[in-house]
Amino acid sequence: MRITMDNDQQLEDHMALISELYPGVYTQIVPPVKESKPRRRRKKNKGEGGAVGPRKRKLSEEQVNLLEQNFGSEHKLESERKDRLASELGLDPRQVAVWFQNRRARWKNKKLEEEYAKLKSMHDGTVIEKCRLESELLNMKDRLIESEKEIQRLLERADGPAASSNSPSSSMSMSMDANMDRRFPGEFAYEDAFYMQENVYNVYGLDWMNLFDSRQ
Amino acid sequence: MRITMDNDQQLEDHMALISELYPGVYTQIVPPVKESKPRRRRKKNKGEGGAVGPRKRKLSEEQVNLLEQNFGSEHKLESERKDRLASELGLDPRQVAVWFQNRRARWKNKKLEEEYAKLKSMHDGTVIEKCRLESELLNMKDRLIESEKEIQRLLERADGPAASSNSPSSSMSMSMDANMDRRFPGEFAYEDAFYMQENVYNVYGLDWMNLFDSRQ
DNA sequence: TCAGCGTCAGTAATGAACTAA
DNA sequence: ATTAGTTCATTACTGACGCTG
Repeated sequence: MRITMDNDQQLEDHMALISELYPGVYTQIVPPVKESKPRRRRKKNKGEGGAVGPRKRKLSEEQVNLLEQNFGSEHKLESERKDRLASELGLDPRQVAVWFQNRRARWKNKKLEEEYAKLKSMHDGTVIEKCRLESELLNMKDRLIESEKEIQRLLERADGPAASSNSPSSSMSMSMDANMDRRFPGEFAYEDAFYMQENVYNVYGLDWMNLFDSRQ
Repeated sequence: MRITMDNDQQLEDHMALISELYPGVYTQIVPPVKESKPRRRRKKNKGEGGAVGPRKRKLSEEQVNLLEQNFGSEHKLESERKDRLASELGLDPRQVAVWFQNRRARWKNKKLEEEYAKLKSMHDGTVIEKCRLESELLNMKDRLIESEKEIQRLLERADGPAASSNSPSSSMSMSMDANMDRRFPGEFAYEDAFYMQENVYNVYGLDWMNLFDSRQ
């Protein structure tokens, strides 16, 4: 039995008592990477907030720079550094903490992508190697069969003189039927090449996953 | 002043309290996994938010259910469906759109993780296969060498009677020096086993990446 | 046990740049 | 060019855990 709540949407109001100390710290119009480009107009407002004053929005470029720099030297954030940074940037310590938190999350995802790409190329390499080995092995097997046949011939030829087999290595000669499933004898038989197809993505590219097709 | 805000539901009230007291009401998307025991209070929203009115986090369970259901059948959202959903859920169409956007992003990340795990286990399998092939190949090579030696022995023994080699398969016998880099003759020599170590993560586990060590 | 702090995963919402119609 | 709809990157917040004193 749920606890009522159905129509929840907890409200907020009556919360306006607390601080409002940061009038215009945010919102530096930063034409960061690109300029020119027509400023896009957004529909603003949206029903809710009504008297929405100082929403969140955008740390300035230098703020981000400093934060980024700090993040680079250490992903963790001890409260000392946090407070120092906060006052240095004119931000709430809370914001600094949040920033680091989000940054870590972002970093993790990025790392994951990198790892994926790395693994993928490694895998591709391994698969190719494996194919090479397979065909080489086939080749070896054929050669071994030929060799064994040759031995048979020689033994038969030398039939009269000595019918007994006393060669030291003869003990290992015929145990190979088990793994002797040689297929056709063509050199470099790549019938296993389908391995290369298992999961063809672009790999090194930008969209090495077709992340927007399958549902669920 | 406030701009519209009509149709929405935000006029909820006193619900904020409930939401705090019964945090488990929402988010059944990820069933807690663990028994939550101690209920702890947190320091409440604090500053910054000041005049921020629209603090209406969390959609209700059924809202999420319906959204999720819709997302399951189709990740894209045409404005028709959007509007329908919006009114059905008592939400702003904008919110529905946002929800879908965020959902797509989340889905993408999840997919990436899945793909990584899949690829990883495939890779592990392939590496093992490759090792097997390598040792088998080594084994083959040794056998082949033995076999060739045997042939030599036989030929030498049959030295007196016929010194010429006329067997049909002799043409292929000695071209193997090239790829005959046999290492020590031990059976199943796994000196290549280091391949298994290339990138040892937990694979199927939860933390198959040590995502929180290296900086940068 | 309990309160406080830091961390994380999951969410909601915003803003910017891009893409078609 | 205007407009609506999208992705991407960000900012912020919530609830749950783990650790520590």
